[in-house]
Amino acid sequence: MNKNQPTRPDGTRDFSPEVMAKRNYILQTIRAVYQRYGFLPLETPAMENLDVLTGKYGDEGDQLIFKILNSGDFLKDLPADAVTSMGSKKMASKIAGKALRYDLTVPFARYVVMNRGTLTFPFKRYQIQPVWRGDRPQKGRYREFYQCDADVVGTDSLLCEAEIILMINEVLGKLGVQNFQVKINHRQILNGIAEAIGAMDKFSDICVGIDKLDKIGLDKVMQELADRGVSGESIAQLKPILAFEGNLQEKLTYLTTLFENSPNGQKGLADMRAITQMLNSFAQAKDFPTDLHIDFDLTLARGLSYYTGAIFEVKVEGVQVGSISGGGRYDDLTGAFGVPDLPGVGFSFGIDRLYDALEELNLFPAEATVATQILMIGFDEASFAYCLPYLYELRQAGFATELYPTVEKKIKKPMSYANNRGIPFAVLAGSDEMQVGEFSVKNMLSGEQQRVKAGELKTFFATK
RNA sequence: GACUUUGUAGCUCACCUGGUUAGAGCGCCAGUUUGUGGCACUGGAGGCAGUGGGUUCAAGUCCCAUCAUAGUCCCCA
Repeated sequence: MNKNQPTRPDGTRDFSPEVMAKRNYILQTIRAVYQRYGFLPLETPAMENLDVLTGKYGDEGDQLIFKILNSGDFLKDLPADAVTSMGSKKMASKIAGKALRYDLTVPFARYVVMNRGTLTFPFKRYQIQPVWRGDRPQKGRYREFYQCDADVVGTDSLLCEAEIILMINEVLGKLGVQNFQVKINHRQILNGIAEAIGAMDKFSDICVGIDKLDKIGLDKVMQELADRGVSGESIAQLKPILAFEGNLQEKLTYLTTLFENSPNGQKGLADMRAITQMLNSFAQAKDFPTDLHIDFDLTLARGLSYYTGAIFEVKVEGVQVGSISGGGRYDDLTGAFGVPDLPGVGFSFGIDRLYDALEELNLFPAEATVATQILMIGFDEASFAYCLPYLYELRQAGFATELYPTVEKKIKKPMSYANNRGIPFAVLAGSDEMQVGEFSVKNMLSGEQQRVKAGELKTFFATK
């Protein structure tokens, strides 16, 4: 093995042309839907000032932020004994003033705060960019990965929630995904449950616990909750709630009685009803899908984080990948930057997982991968030059066309090139063709070859 | 932060309990075909076995360290 073989950092990937074609297909689909719902594109820099990011993701999150060493002599303002006197955390802030973004939400919040004077609210933006996290890579988890966020800030209208459900359906519909579930729940319903079982003080523990339900099973969740100090009585009451089966209506009815004394829970139920009512009105439209794949899931919790209202997660059935999309409503996007009371709601597609799901379901269309359509080949210097004007014209006519860039003694070389690249047509020119102003056009798939007048190349390919 | 897996040709991998010049398939190059790819056949190039130590008469094979790798836990997308 070559001792100097270069490598990539752990947890990063190269995207080959074949993979990029498929990724772009996904991205274009998502982008088109976002835009049709009135979301505007936004990009923010890969790096942010470190203090913008720290403290927003908890202690664990802070450790996973990639910090960028100051340029120049980054040690010059540090005391000689800095390593022992300051500790790594304080020292990091002295020698690294910038860091790679950890998600798209915090940079977005920063952007909103900086531009709050000029933005028109409600502000709807989408943002598709990579983010970086310094944790151990695992299956489907990378240190550099893309997020595709769409958020609305500056309104608490539940229309946003309803539209998110529609957007998810449209994206997956266009991508050809048939079997999926848009799981939806509400933080205040979870709140109400905690209240109803008399464990309000353990609310966040309960959320973290039941979030793992589908992963580790009911018994282990119960065990974990006990370990986290939830009383046995509360756990006993929680069990039938999590196990409750029924459709959306039945669940709402069940919870209504459960939440008799829980204002939080009642607010959550009211939101859920409003969202479903709006979707029912949408359904009056012609050609509206008969099924929005909604699954009101009381066990959906989405970890801790900043969600305060409705929460979403999307699962594709029949594939190994976890959830491919998630999101929710938050009361206060920008509070950490000194601008309180700016509510919003957003969601995000995990395109790496979406990619895996489409691959597994074999849903990528063949067109997503084609590249060059025509390869021109000149046998000698004169015919090479003879090709050039037609190369230009074929491209102008919209055909992805290349001329093999060198004159080869053996024609085998450019022919293999066409073959390996999967280029369907070879256009050959030598002295014979030049003399009569023609080209030999070879169909690389069938092997057929025919003469075509030079001036008729464009129309010839237009029918192919 | 903890643990585990793997590291041999450009790629995917063999080499059984340590024993001569480390193999295969694919790919690459050349030829059979001096203006025609795929298919077939023939030939060829390409390796100090991740790196550094140790044990041994002898190490790709055993031991230690180190680096890389991808997976599990935590957490998250």
